[in-house]
Amino acid sequence: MYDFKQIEKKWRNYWKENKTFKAINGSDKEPYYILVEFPYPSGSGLHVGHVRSYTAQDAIARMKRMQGYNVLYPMGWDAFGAPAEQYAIKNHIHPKDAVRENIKTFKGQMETLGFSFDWDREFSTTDPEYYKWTQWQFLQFYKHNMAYKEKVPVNWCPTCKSVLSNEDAAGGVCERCGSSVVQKEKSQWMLRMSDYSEDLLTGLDDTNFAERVKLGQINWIGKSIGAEVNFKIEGHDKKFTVFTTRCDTLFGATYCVLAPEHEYVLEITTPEKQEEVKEYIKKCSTKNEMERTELNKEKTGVFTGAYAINPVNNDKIPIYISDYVLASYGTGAIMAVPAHDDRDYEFAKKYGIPIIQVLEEEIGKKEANEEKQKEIIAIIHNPETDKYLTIKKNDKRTFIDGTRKDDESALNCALRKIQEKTGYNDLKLIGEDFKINNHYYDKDTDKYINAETTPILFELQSERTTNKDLNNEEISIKWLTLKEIEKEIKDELHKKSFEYVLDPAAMTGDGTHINSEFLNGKNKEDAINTMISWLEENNCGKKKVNYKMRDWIFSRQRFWGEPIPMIDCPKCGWVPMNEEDLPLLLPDIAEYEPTENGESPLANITEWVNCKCPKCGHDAKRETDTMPNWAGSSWYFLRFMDPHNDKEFVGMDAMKYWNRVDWYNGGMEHTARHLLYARFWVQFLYNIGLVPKKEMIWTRVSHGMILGSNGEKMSKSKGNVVNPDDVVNEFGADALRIYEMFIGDYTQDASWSTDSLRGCKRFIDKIFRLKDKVIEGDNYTKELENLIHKTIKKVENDLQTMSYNTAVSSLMILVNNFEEQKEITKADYKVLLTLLNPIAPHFTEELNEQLGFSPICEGKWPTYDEEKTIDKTKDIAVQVNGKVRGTITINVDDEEDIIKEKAMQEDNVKRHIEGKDIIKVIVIKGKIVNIVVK
RNA sequence: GCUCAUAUGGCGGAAUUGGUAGACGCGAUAGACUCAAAAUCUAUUUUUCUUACGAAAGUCUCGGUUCAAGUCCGAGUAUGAGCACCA
Repeated sequence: MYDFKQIEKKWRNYWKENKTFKAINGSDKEPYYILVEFPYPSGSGLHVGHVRSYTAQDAIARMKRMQGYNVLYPMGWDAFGAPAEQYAIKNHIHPKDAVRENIKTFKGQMETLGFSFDWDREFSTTDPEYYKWTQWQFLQFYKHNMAYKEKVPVNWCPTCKSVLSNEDAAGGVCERCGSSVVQKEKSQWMLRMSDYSEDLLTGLDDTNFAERVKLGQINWIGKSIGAEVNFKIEGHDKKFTVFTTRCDTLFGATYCVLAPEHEYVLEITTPEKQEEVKEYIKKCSTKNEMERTELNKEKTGVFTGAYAINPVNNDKIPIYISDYVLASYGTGAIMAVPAHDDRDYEFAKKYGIPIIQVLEEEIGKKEANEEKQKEIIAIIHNPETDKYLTIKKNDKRTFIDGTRKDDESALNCALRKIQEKTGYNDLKLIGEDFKINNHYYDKDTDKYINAETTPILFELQSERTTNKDLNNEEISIKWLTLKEIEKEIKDELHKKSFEYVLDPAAMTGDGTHINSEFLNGKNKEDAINTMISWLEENNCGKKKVNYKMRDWIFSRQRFWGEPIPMIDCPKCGWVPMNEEDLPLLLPDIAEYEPTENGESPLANITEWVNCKCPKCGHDAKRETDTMPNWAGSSWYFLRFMDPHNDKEFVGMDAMKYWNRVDWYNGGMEHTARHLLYARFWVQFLYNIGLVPKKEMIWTRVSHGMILGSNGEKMSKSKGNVVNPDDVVNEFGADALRIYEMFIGDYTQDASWSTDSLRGCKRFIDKIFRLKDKVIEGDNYTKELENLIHKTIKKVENDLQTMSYNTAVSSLMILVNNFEEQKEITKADYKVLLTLLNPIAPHFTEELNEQLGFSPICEGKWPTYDEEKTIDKTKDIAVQVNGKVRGTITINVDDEEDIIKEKAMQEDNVKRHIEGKDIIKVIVIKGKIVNIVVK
């Protein structure tokens, strides 16, 4: 019927020859910048996942152009990185040659898919003309004291002799050789990203990122507001400081913990404990991160023999060391409040450290004149039957409860009450749990009660009882299973108590303070503020904000990255290269091996390493570390605005013209880190006056993955990889594009289905066949006019809201309606082709040309008339008591009375209301009628 | 463990502010065309009952709000992703 390969090739060439998609800096048209993440050109070629997001953004770009915007839709290559380096080492070629080949493949694939990139702006991060400016920007970081060198632990594979990224060392195992990864200290270049924590947080307000993207950023930054508290050490002059978000629980602190790496550890450890502590530290340092987390399923630690003084009550509390405290967060030391922190609770239980409750959960409503009482709730478990004892109280089922007499302990009260009610006396105490603060009204005494209630759990040892009649009406004992208790115990206090004793855990929620002197009676928030003021007044602490986000480790011990333009001079120390000497090129050799000691392969290339100090001229050595992959991608979107500038990294005029990236799309896996690095980079450039805005990216959305047909991630080993070239070959680029837009919700993962793809191909065939029905005519066919206007509106809206799948489906509906007609006009047909063009650009252009029109890509987007999208008549449902009993046809301007009348006349409706009282009739204009009868 | 997301026919998925659940596509079944197949066209396709008109149930489970709930509220379950002792 038609040769899609010929057609696609023809239009590909047309766009290329005419430079149809060239974006012009400074044009009068309104600028619109659409961006997709530039790919890493791997050896395996383009993935069908790339096709999804590139097509989606391409559709928007093409529509926006027709709507009169000057659209910038660029493409480039993020081509530094480990895989190319590995490949090159193995095959003794220069990575740039491997990369050049891969780029060629990728670009060819992109062209056959018909993406409307402005190829005149193409560049690779590995181009010296580009990485010159990445290096230049590093020097700006350095000059503004934002880059520094520091020793940090890195993942080290002893077999590959190479430093690994966290991703490559996932699970504590080297991804390449499978040997286990160890930690090694190395001096690394760092960027002071943590200085920007707050700015990166507040900057989100100036963006239009999707909520989940913002959330990813917020979580990564990990802001927490708390306090630092200073603890004196008994018998030492020194103090140590802890960070806590819960300084309100200070009265409940029963021990402190220092990280094994904390600087005071050995100093404060008592002589008899030295050996034990040293051994523990050694054990921790040899563990790699994986082992450490694995072992941490159970907490370990040792007592140092030293004691800290709790500043609020001068209590002596033991100091432990444990690797559950991280040296790298906060101050590397904590105060432990086992009653109100899960980790501390676990540790205290294991080592028998006291647990002091300082916060009570509240139940019920507080009243003004309350009488204070102490009460208990006794829960008895029968291990024989695995049931729990309940009694009847005011016609409801509860556990045994009771009020403590003066000086009576909770335990004695519970035993007394059990004896009174049931006569059981062979009981084993399992445990008391945290007290609950209960407010209620007592009918018998006409008083409001505030009861501090202690839940206690017993185990029944034998059925021995002094009570003869356990089943009498009054108490009505029942043993219930867990499930029955869930259903039958309604009282909140009893429910809570049961939860507490069943699964003893730290109480981490809000409540009322007890055992806390000046905090007693206050809630969490109030108490935190009071405590902070107290700490500040008494000079033993202060308010403090902490962030999880650390500084950016900017060094990589690799060959294939941007060389860091720094020189180590024996006289002057670290000296930056002169800017006019940039770029610092990578050496042009194809033979290099990683070094024995984990330095970059560059370290072996002496003629490259040796140089003169730019400051004093003395013999010096270059930095051999290179930059991380994230560096080049942190500013590439700016370079696209002015890609060939050899005077500046980007001209200010260009940035001011394009303003910002209007719409940035990428994978979910990059939404946290890449975006954070890029925003940090831009904010820094803004602060030194090099970019015009603090946030240069406006909207960021993330697409879902394309999974294999078995619902799993595509991978060679699983054999479920779909190669886009094969698909294009068999079905054509247009079919693939339509299919990937139709596959489902764009932000959601979707599984590949070749059957569904065939359906999309069939859709194209249908449109070709429609051409036989086309007759001359500049107006829409009367019967179709309404639907056409609606469809224009729908497609336009859907593309703007990323509802690509429903955009396609509405066009399918339009085609189905066209098919029902004997003939359609050229105008009808042309609007269909235009609306589908952004998604399937090749064949729509071809058919359009066959009608004798000028190219769609140079034309205008159709407009719709709001008036004409509104239906004159409408079928609406009539419900009786909420169930649909029939439909009626109404005119849109029908009054309520008329609609009501029509509804009542409907046959099936009549049947359902016959002989019944009509209570009311609800008429929602244009939507539904509901008749309520009795 | 924590955080987030998701849950709708045989399948992928639709469903504006709560207002006819299952659009559109796939698959399946039957029929037309054909020597035959493919392609195409027509019809049916949530389940159950009914010859039919129609009725009952139905959007993970339980409970609630409402004339009306896939949609809102509360409690849970399952799956997936990310973080992983962040004090």
